[in-house]
Amino acid sequence: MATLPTAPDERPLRKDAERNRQRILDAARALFAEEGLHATLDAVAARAGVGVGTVYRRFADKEALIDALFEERIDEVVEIAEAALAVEDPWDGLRHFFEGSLAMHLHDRGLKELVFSTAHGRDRVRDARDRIKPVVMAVVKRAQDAGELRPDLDTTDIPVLQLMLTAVMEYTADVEPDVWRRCLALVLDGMRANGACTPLAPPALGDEQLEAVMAHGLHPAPRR
Amino acid sequence: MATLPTAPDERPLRKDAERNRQRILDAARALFAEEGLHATLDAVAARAGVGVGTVYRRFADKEALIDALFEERIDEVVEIAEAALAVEDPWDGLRHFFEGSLAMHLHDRGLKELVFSTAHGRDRVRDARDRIKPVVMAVVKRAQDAGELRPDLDTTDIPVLQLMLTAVMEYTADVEPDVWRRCLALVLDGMRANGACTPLAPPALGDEQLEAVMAHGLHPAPRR
DNA sequence: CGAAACCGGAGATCCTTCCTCCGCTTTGGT
DNA sequence: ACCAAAGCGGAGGAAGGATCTCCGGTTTCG
Repeated sequence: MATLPTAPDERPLRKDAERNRQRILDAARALFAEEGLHATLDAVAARAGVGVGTVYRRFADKEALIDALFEERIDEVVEIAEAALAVEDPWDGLRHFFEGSLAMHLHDRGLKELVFSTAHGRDRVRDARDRIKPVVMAVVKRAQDAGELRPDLDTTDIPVLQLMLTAVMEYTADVEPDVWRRCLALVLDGMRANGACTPLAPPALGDEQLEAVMAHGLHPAPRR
Repeated sequence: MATLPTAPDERPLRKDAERNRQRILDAARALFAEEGLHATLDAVAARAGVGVGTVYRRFADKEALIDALFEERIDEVVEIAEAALAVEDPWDGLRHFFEGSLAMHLHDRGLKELVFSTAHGRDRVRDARDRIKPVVMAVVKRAQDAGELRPDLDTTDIPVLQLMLTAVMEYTADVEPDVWRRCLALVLDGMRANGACTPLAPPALGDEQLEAVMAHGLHPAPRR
């Protein structure tokens, strides 16, 4: 209960303790990626070849473990967005952004749950979203200015479309992990500016609305 | 323990019993539609203004209640597909099919869970799927023959696309229940046969694979 | 070598959800 | 009007999970 990883570093851990800490982190990373954030810490402990007690001695609770892990992961998402801006062709940049971030979600179920909910680590995730947003806006605007992306698409549509595609992945990953690419190709064709665009019916989500959608821990319980 | 609704009709229920049975059915219909199939029978009972015992006396278990309810609903889905075939313009027919079935899912969360899983009422659902399949195939083929729908789209893609769009609904329904229409419009544009179609990368799902995907069970995330 | 740090994992605690049980009430045939 | 059969409510048992604690025994390292 004393040695929280919150404090910078109070004192080096004993050798065995440090080794176990690392094992736990590795096991958790793998498990959360494979099964999502709802994997139990007991399972993490088992995979790490360690007792549950050891996990709880090192991390105050599940939240803390998740937090420690996803600091790294979340940065990667931001990097993908930035890389997309660096691609010369505006449309290719947009495509790369979708492909890149979706491929990440494919390999990491937990990441999806983190990004599309405020249930866990609200602050860290919110920060990351705030960092990504301007970059994505730039990617979108660039593609629209180049006349490649239909102009009636809003920035707030992007996360919604991604959410949509991760859903396909979630269902199909175990059966045929690549079908989401079919859907992506189709969606991208729909995003392309070509003569015959059906007008996008209701107005796009506002920023706060998007926030609310993402915050959706899903399955609200109490009415009244 | 004697009067199971399994037997066709052994003897009319007492007046109060029949009244309660109806109340239970109504409450369950509403609750499952609003919250999905995971609503508890205790909640159904509460909503019906009845004790849990009464529910269990009338329906062997949750499964039986769901079964009794969705016999009606599932037929509606089939009807929508058939109505789509009746529309003169092939493309409009396809569009109507998407709009109609998706709108249904919007108003009934439980229905989505029933259709996209084999967890509940496997037989009845499977039957319905078998009835819908040829109709959908016809709708698709007609639109392709008319040169309106891109030819590299497979029948098995349709449920996947629907699944994808229901996911959007699931997340956005509480915030802005109509944004899914934006996504649908975009997806439909992507399905349209126009000059610049990006080839659909991996081959479409086979029938058994689709079956496996639908069987997935899956309640996306744990709440909390 | 011995004290402080650490370990394992059984199991206490706390949820939920499904369903049963039984004492009391209502119905409807005579 | 009566009363047996049918029905009713809802407390609470059973089962399943997840989170986290506790403590006797082991390891590390000065």
